[in-house]
Amino acid sequence: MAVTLKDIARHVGVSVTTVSRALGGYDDVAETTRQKILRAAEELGYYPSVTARQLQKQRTDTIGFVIPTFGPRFSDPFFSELLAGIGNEAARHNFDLLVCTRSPDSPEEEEAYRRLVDGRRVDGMLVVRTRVDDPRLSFLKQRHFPFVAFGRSHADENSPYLDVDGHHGLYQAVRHLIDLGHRRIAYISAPLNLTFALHRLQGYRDALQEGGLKYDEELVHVGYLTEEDGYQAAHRLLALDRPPTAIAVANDLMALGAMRAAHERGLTVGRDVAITGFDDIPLAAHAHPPLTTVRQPIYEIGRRICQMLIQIITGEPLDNYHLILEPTLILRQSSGPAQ
Amino acid sequence: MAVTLKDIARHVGVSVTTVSRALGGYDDVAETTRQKILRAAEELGYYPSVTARQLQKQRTDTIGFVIPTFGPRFSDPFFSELLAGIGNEAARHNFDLLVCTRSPDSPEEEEAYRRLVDGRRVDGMLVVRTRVDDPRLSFLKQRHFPFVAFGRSHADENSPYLDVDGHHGLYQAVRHLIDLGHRRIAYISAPLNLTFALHRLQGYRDALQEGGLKYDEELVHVGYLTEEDGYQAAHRLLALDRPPTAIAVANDLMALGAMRAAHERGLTVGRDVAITGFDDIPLAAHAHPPLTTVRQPIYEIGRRICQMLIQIITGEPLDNYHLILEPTLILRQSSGPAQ
DNA sequence: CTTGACATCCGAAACGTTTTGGATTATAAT
DNA sequence: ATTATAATCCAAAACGTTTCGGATGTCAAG
Repeated sequence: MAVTLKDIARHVGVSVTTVSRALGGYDDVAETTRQKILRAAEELGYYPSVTARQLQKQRTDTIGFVIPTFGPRFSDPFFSELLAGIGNEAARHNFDLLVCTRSPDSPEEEEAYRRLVDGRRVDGMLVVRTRVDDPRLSFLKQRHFPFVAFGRSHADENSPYLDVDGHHGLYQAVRHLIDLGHRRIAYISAPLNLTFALHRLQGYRDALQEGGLKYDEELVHVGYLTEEDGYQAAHRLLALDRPPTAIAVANDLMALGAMRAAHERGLTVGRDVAITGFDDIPLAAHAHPPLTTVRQPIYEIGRRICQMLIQIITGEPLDNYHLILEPTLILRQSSGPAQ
Repeated sequence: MAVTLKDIARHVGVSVTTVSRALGGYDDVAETTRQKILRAAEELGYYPSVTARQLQKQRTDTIGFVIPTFGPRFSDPFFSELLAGIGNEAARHNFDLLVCTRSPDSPEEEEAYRRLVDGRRVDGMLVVRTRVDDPRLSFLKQRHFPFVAFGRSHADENSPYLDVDGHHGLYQAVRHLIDLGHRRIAYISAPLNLTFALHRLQGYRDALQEGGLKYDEELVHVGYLTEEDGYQAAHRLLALDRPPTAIAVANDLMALGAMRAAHERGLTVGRDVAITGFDDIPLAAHAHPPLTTVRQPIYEIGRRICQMLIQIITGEPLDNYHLILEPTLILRQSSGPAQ
């Protein structure tokens, strides 16, 4: 069906080896035959079989990425931006990207890893939303398979990661709320099996403590990072006998949900209640009112972890196996002084 | 490095053929040797090389998907949901998904298609956001390569697509606005090289005409489907001498931007100005106020086009090569009666 | 005229599978 | 005892590349 080296060889009257070497730019083929070969390749419309090459070279020039999706209706602007960063960086290095969508900690997720890694479908894996004691990381480490994680894990001092200092991020946000005079500050957390959730929660607690406020379990709720969960949690928080005057939230999507809940209760966000997010997805700047949030450079993160992985795969030395980025607090109108 | 059939063969003392057939479940291998082989495979940790299989079987069980991204900071909830639909359906059929991110109509996009198709990296392609006279479709048709498009194109009566009736969608939305008493209805369109933009625009025009309103160029602006563009367009529309009392928008993200512009001008959306979107991304229901929009089942669309493509690849008969889904108008609070 | 160097080419093996078309042996039927 | 049949097995080719280690021919230097 498709045109192969053999076809060109037959057409020109030369061996397959010579065709391969002519096309490969080796200098042990005469200029005139090279020309003939190039012309024939052009005429016949030759394009090398990537699969055959992969088999021969024993590498795929492909990186694998399993996106953790919660539920069927999955729509997270965070991931589309991360994916763009990863994809563009991969393309820059002529790497392809193999993507799967699986719900976290499911048998399907494990199966996907087996297939990509053990089936040698990819040269390296990108792991995101690391969990404490993450089975994906143990799997990869056990097989000595190249990977880079976005997010730290339990005992991972010998595996490469890039992470954002969520502790400091949330510390800044809560500190900011305290400076605004808030004394009753709630927190909507991410599920605590995610490592970043622990860091951010601790940042919240440390800021409270330093501000002389005491940690109150009643003021901490957990949501699965969706707008809907943020909405529900905020409703419950604002229905308390002594409701909080400020709510820090573990990500922007839930913060948008929290804002909606506040609106629904007739509160003006930024005046009656302060709300902060985390991520700075594009929508955050465009919320109503614009959302005060902790910015992490999502696109850049995608680019960087992809770059790190490719360096590991190609054997280039990595200047740093552990990167912690500092997030920055972005002040907007959703957080105002306490009444 | 990795364990191969040959390793098992050597270990058990049998030929590679027999190992392959034992593992493949053929019945021409004795039960006792099969057991020995299975045990050895287990012990040695055998997993077949996907690449070698692909080369031999001349298919990849992979489908390709090039996501059109505008600019580096790309973050579209639409695509993450579509991707989930595609990815899950692919997984259900044991297909992998190869994803690229390229800006539309760029040389890089063309290169990606050459690589995936001519390099036989994938068995079929999914094309989204079809354009009038789409070079991607001509490319695929010329090569007789399996593909399914989300969205119609110019002369594509012989190529499979799934589309949503954008004409009727926008017709419903504008009709709804007219019924609410609006007489000056603006429209924020998508770029007109996208086929769906044409359909929706025509739906807008036809609804106007049927309602006895005349089409006014001044009231139609074009945006690149981002929140920011919707924001800008709405600002310009609302700054007109005779501003519209209602704005229909070609997608939800721009509609959210339009809502923000209206708020900024001190208008209450749903009372002072009516706004409708298109898509019904999850965020639409959670906007403030909730967005009246035309719902297209994004996840389901991803699932369906993926399913169609796999049927084409595997040679199963397709009941219908052209599917038009009817979108439904979802009434929420962003659209109220004219003052 | 021989030798060595260089330019140009190619056969064969390898990558890890699957598949084709027998070969060999044991078993049952005549 | 012979023959047909079934049960097991396997060598080799194929998929489309790349690469190793020569082979061949030409030409200039000795």
